[in-house]
Amino acid sequence: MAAAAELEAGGETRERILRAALGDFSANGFDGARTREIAARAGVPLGLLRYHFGDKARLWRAAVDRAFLDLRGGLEAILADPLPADSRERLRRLIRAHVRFVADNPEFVRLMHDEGKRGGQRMRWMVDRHVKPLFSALTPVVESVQASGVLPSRIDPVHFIYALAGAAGVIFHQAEECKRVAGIDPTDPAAVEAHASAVEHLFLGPTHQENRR
Amino acid sequence: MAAAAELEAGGETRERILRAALGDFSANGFDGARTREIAARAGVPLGLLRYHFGDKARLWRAAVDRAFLDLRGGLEAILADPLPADSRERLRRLIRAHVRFVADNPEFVRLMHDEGKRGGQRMRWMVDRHVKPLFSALTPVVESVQASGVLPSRIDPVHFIYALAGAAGVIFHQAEECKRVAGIDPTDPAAVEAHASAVEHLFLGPTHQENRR
DNA sequence: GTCTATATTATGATAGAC
DNA sequence: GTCTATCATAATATAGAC
Repeated sequence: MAAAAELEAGGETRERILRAALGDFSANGFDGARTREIAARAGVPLGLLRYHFGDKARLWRAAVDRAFLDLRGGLEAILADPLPADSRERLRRLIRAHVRFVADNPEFVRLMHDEGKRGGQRMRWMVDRHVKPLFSALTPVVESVQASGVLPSRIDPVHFIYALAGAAGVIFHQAEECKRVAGIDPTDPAAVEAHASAVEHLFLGPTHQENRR
Repeated sequence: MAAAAELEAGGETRERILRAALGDFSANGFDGARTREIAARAGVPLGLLRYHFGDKARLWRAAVDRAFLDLRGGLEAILADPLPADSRERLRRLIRAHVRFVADNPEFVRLMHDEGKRGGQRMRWMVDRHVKPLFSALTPVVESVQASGVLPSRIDPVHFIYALAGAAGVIFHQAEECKRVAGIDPTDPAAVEAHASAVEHLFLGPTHQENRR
């Protein structure tokens, strides 16, 4: 049991550094993040980063591992859930769960956006290790909803999934901008639910007693 | 007439620097972008950047001005177009035009994403100068489609607009990632149209002879 | 395991010749 | 307007004491 938790090895200090790194990397990107700032946030001296993680790139990878661990925890429960026959309901739950996750973890979206636009080594590592498995798990869910006729089969699941990821995440990724542009805080719980409802409606159409209550 | 074109003043060299800056800032963010790299891309010595733009921040603002100038050129023509009574068709054209624009100008989306997540001075400048006017122009379009019943009035236009911006842009913003994850190049003309159709369908529902041809 | 001090690099800014 | 050479700074990486 102990050996499996490789992310947790090293205990408290390591974990604090990881949290600080996740915050700084997502806020400022890989280049913008400063190892000194990460050390300061974690309340440890700079030298400890090297001891625990080697160099900046390794620290980044460890932070990404942690972020995806958080994501998969929530989504896999839903994907594993049988929910026989009603693939639409399964996708509906995935959408709401995902909106809530990105609202609570905007760092996750920022990390992905920062690296996903680059063609470099870090992106490839992240995609092969984390994004591809996620994508492979999600595609059949979309396809089964298409097969049921709720979504048109003309739409390649790739377009659906990227449209969904964008629709769900950008408002939280851009939370600071949104506050200034529209005067609302998208991370406010009521706004999160409103956004989840909007995305759900847009991607799956009106549900139950939803229209004009 | 000449005085109005402040972006163009300075001629050829200035323009080349601006193009190079747009590419580097959008690819690497403000911090990640190197003035040396920008100068090299533009084929000019580093010193000229200072002569033409003063410092890095001013160069960034000039590049953002150029990006939004490109965007507004396309959108304003549609927004100004009368298209009496059929607000849905107007929004439909806006959506397609926007998808095509972000496909052709992924740098634009990247610039916005890089700064929109930050609370700093650059974001506020960009929002006040460029994003707010755009948002103000777009909101009534969405509202009129809601009034026509095509979109439910329960959805605050803010959520609709951010969902739309995300759904349209992320696949192009993350083009490199998409290639590796899904094996398709989203900037391929066929993929652009496919994505435009997907987004249009999701946000406005099935159109004309669209269902199961 | 923890922390301090230093080496090396490369970055933005700048001075000044042409 | 264009270009070269250089400064001052701040960053990562690292050596090594405790």
